[in-house]
Amino acid sequence: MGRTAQISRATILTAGLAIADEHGLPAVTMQAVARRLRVTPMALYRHVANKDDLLDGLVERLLAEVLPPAAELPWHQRLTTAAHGIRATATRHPDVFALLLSRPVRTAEALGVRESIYAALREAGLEPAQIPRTERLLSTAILGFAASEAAGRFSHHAAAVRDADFACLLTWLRHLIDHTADPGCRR
Amino acid sequence: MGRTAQISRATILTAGLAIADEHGLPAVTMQAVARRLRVTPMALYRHVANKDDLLDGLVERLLAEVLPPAAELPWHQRLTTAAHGIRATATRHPDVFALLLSRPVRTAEALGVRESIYAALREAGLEPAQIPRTERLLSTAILGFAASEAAGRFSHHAAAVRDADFACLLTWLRHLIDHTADPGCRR
DNA sequence: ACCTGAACACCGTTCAAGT
DNA sequence: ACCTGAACACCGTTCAAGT
Repeated sequence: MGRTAQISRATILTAGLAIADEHGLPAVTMQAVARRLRVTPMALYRHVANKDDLLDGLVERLLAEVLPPAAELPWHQRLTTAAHGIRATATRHPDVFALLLSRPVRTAEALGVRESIYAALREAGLEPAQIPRTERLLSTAILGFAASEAAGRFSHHAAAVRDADFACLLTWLRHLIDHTADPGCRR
Repeated sequence: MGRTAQISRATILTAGLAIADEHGLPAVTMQAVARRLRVTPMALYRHVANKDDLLDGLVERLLAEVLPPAAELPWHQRLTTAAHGIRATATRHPDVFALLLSRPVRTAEALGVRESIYAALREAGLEPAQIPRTERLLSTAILGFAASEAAGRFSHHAAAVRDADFACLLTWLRHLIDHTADPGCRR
């Protein structure tokens, strides 16, 4: 009995992510992942339910990469740090990032990111009733930008233009938060 | 010589879109499309270069569905009408809409939509230098929201909440345009 | 417990052949 | 000109078998 396992869920996800980054999502097949691990395709099924489960695991990996920003920073810096982290992850793993938009994720990491945004918006002085909606608007805007850029929808623009666009987006989001927080300002 | 063609690119795309809407994107296989048209899979290759070309065609179909708003409306109504049209298309064809984010499209329809947004922003009084960037911010925000909703990222919220979120997004975008247009306001 | 070999139904795509 | 039949390499997944 070969008691010492040769592969694990972790090594499978690492191999799958590497293949996706190097050769694109279509190249992530059970056979290709197995080949990289020097194992038969059927060996994967002991550690992963099926291919869909493997792809879900890749998305989890991406979310785990986005580290929560340091808690001692002021709220607006925490938000911009998180936004830059998401954008960086998208450019590092463009193919898998596209999956993120089509698969709603419910892992602890994903909920943690959301919770940290809630905390920042609370500090910003938003009414509790406005917080969830504002969080949704912020994250769709950031996710939409990062996904579009990763998919190459802006590839005809120079990197400097895209950087400026992103900075502009963040400024604009900051205005939105301030505007929502300002009690003297009717919406 | 069977001179009268039984199928065409148009009938193939119609069949493919119907399959995607009814059974999801993975169900769109060459064999399934052919079966629906009562034809051999190999017959498709005379009208479509390959499967990738077929998928590109589905995205074109979606863009063609988003009709340009009536030109006599005021600019802000033209923008909100276009936004609602995009959202409606996303909910009608959620699976194919996800493709739109991962495949940059360069058809005449896509360029036409962009041009009409440029025209609206010109009327809104934006400086020419601000127009392309603002257009990019608007469309990523709208596209991001529509894609997230279509993918079910908000499915835990009632439709009324999502409608209100979308209305909120549009108001907010309107603020952004006014703010950018206001010459007395430094950015 | 973990991995393999053989097998199945399905996939995209090609090529030569039919009408 | 348009479609078909036969064929190929590849895919995800199953099951029984090996250690």
